[in-house]
Amino acid sequence: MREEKFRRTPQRLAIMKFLEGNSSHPSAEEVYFGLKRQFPTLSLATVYHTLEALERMGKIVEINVDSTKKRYDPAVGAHHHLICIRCKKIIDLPEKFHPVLNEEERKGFRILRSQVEFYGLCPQCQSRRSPAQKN
Amino acid sequence: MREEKFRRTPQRLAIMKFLEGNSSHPSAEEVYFGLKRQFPTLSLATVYHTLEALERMGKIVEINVDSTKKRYDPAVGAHHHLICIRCKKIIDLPEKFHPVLNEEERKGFRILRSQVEFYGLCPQCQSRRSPAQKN
DNA sequence: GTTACTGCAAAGCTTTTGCATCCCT
DNA sequence: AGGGATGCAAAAGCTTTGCAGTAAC
Repeated sequence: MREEKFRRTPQRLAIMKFLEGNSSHPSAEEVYFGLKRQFPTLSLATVYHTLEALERMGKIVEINVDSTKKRYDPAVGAHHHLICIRCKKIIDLPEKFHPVLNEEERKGFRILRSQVEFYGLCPQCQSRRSPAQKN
Repeated sequence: MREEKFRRTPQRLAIMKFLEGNSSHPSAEEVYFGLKRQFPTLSLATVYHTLEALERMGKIVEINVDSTKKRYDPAVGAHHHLICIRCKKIIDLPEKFHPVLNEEERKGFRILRSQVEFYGLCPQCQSRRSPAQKN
């Protein structure tokens, strides 16, 4: 139950600033390349360590949508997602639905949060024959 | 738009039988070890190839919940999930909610399906101090 | 007889880890 | 001064791919 120590190093401040208000749901690699220019010594290992720490502190949440890589969302409040199954673009939707399970449906689980996900094709991917981007 | 050729080999029939009605949402490795005993020559590569083919044919769907590995669901119809954030157990819930987005909320997407996910702790993980299982 | 499938090994990616050095507090 | 953080390289997982042999159709 001990509080976590968290040093505000230049790298971490840069990562936090990069994520703040960022709605692109970036992966670790995207955070890394997004900061690499202004921060040439930054290492991917540090990005991974920092993302993990921020997640433990509840500042960001991991999103499981792209099975090839983890993505992170700085919006930790309840909201929903609109996901393109092709390019893996993720768009935030305001919390509009509040699904609830009754006692029986809960199967003994302690529910912590719920989320609605809409899967489909974004405008760009609807009018595109070419193979999906790697994103 | 050409039809996919699909040969019904013994390996594939075994994998399909293993998945049929299976609600454990297995990973490729779980399918592999689940059949390895009765099918000693089966290879993991074949399991991966077959799962990919079954997915292309719409017989199974990939579930993105466990960020460390892909998992598959033979229930392709609309339904929801109850997910333990600790042991990554996934329980199917009947389709009870039918969230819909209006024109404006759709942001130009063509919606194909939606899904509600409930995250929480399963009965076993509520009463357990030890670190989460690898599942 | 074709051609898709199998299985092995190797390669590819993302993520994690060991460790010496560094530097925030 | 002390302990957490950094960054490099190596390792670990999961998944994909190349290829020769095999078998379904």
